[in-house]
Amino acid sequence: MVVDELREAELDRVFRAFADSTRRDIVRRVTGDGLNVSGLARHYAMSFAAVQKHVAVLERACLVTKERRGREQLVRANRDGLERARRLLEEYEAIWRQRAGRIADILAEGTAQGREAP
Amino acid sequence: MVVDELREAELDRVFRAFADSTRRDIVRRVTGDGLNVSGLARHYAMSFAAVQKHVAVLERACLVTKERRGREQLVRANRDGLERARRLLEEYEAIWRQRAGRIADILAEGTAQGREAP
DNA sequence: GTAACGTACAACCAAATGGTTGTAGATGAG
DNA sequence: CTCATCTACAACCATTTGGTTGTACGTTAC
Repeated sequence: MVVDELREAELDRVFRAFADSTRRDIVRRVTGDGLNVSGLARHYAMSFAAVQKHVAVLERACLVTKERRGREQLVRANRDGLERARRLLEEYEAIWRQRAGRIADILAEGTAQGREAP
Repeated sequence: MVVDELREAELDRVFRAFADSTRRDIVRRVTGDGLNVSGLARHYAMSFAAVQKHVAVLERACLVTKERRGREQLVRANRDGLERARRLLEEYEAIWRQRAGRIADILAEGTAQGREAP
């Protein structure tokens, strides 16, 4: 199986973006109606610039989008990003199930043919 | 809603652990049979110590477990960790669906009562 | 017993991260 | 027009991260 570098880098960005409680909170806050950056910044005990950076990280990971609204910038959650991340984790669980299943099969075979104690 | 600091820190660790392609690969490799640390290290173009550190990060995030086997240390994937992370993402999607649904309702109301163009 | 193996851990380094302040450019309100 | 607001971005700083090498210690094989 060839490693898909692009996809890997994308996943790095998505998980990294989620690895910060402020950013997770931002995603929650901008889900639905959306908010401008200042509106977001008011909720956190940090500078406007810091919030701006967090939004930039989320944007690079395609978890939110920014849209100009006059002098404001409307930040909104991007559902596709969330879904992609979730699917990846489901994939890992699928691998787990598959391998765990294979082992169960092997054990079952062994039992059926009395190989567990030669 | 009170912020659950413990849980937040836990999520930080889980997502951070996943935010590295080597670590994601390690999780795949130790799903099922498990592998000792040297066995893992052979697959990567980096030092044994580096792989050891990656395993430590995964262990702190409860995504893998280590188990002594004589002089070796068997690394195995911990399904619970994976499942927890996936559920969290599903939760975010649920928030999305809920709010998106509410908006859809509001829009529907508006249309029904002719509020969209006063 | 000794040599080879598998692991643990410390010390170090470059680069990335998460925060700050400060400056400057657009846009909207009065 | 002028002023307040919203945003963008650079420069800086402390800490964390992801990697290295080197050393030490328990276990297994011969």
